[in-house]
Amino acid sequence: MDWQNIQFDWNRARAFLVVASEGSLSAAGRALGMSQPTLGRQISALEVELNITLFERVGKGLVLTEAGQRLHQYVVQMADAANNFALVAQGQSNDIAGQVCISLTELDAYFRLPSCIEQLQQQAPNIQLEILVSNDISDLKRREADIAIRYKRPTEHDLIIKKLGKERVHLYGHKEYANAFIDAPISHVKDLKLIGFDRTDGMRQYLESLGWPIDSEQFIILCKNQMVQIQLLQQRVGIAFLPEHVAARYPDLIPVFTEAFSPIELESWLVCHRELHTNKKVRLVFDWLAENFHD
Amino acid sequence: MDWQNIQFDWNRARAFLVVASEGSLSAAGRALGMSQPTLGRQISALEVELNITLFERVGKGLVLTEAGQRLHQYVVQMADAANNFALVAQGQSNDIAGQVCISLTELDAYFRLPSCIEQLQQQAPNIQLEILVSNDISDLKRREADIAIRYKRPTEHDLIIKKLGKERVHLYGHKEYANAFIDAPISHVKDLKLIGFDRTDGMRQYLESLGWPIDSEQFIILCKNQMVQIQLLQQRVGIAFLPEHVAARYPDLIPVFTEAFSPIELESWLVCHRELHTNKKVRLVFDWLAENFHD
DNA sequence: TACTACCTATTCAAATATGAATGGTTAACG
DNA sequence: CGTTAACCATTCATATTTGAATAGGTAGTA
Repeated sequence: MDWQNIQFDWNRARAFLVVASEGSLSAAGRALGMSQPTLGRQISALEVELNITLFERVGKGLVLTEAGQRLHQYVVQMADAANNFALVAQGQSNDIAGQVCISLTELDAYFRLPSCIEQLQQQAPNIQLEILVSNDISDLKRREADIAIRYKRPTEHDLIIKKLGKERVHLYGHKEYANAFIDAPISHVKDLKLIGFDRTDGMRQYLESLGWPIDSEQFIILCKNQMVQIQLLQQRVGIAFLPEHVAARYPDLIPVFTEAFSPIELESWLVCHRELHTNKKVRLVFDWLAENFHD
Repeated sequence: MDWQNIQFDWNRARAFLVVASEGSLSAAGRALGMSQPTLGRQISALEVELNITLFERVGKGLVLTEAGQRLHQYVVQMADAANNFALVAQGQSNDIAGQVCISLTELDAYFRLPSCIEQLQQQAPNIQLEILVSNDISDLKRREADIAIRYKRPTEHDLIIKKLGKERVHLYGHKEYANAFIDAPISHVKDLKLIGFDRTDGMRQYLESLGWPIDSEQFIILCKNQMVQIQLLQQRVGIAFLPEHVAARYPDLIPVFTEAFSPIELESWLVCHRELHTNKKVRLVFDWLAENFHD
């Protein structure tokens, strides 16, 4: 490596960047937490060092010369790298350490989290992640979890809420069982075998609210564990609700009543206690989930 | 733009880079023209600022920690940008100004230089380029040119010489004229109409040295101007030598005697006076040609 | 073991960079 | 035209950064 070309004062490059972007020494000073004379001197020093006039001093503010414009892109690149440096450094920081507990649904914990968790490990190797599989919003209130991913928008005021995405939930069954129901009319609903969550299942209520002729005896199996539900579906036992992204992973599962039933649209929410959000490590995981928790 | 993340001391990032690369504070100090204590303090300060241990102090030298390794790539990116910044700045510098005269062959001046000259204008807008079309090596000695591109390796000692590339020269003619000669045997040479450079043409000498039965009356046209030669070829007047890269631009020109005659291999050389090479602007153009003067 | 050739950390005086204060300039506006 | 609210350059005391010198550690080698 040739160190000749990087021996100039990098802080002056930073000054150049910010002054160019802000348009004045004073504004740059405010943006950077330094004084206007300091920025002015750094710019002057850089101009002397390079023997290039970087800025035209016009009445109010400074404006890039042609040479300055040509050079600007490179300090932008430097700043991009510096920005990433700082971001990653934050994660590596020794005081970003300890446990962070995320509460999420069984399906998210199984299908979505694992694939992107390595990235977080890289970003913040000192954080120990605890995964709490639960649908219960009260996890946060009871401080059993620091962060939760939920599919109902929480109404509490002391929570920080960020919308993550949308997903569609539909009825699925194994193709060998569900073939007859693919485009079936509503009247055929009564022949269905259903897999539900529990006795007070929202599934039944929802279907009844649509005016579907459901008989509670059609629920041949109740099981809160959705992975088990999926296994039952695979065994051609009946049909159940599944998010599209999950069903897509099982080629043998097909949607039913595609004509009569339109998928339920759910929004996913990232939730966190307001005070916890001032906690560095929680904040980092929160921001990281907001950024990276997709399919 | 969020300036929060670039407020750290960029010079410390530079120190981090060089120490990581050199493996010790002392070596980094030498590489960077700073003292070992300074580098040591900058590294320490960065470690405190980020709250990350970047280096493990082992007996002889420093070695990156895991966190340091993760961060290293970003300072490398910063340094790349800084390097480009300095390079371009050198070109923009006010004292890189004035004329630089390049002597090159007609074909290079016509086919190769124009396409890449805009880039040089960007790199060093204050340099005024003079293009001298000539084959004469003595241009440099007479100081008529600062830099020359030649196809014979100069032997003088006071010249700086850098090999640029290779090219192949072959005999070409218009396809409607040269059709019969494509794979013709040597015996057919006597039927050729040739376009040569001048009476003392190396072309004839070269062909004769190969044992080809050339009659000087076959040279129906002599012309030193190669662009005119090309026009004559296009008019189906005869055949002439051309570099492959030039012939490739004229779809109607085809090589002849492809069996009997193997292309002449020429090496191209970038040449410059030794003393001129200490001149900033000449050095810049020289280096730039060495880098960018290809097809 | 002693020698050499590296390295790092610390000290302290000197060099450099910094910010608050100030004065002067420019542009926009009633 | 005068006012206002920006801006830049300069000054000067202060704070920080720097390098030479030095002390002390480590690894390889005869």
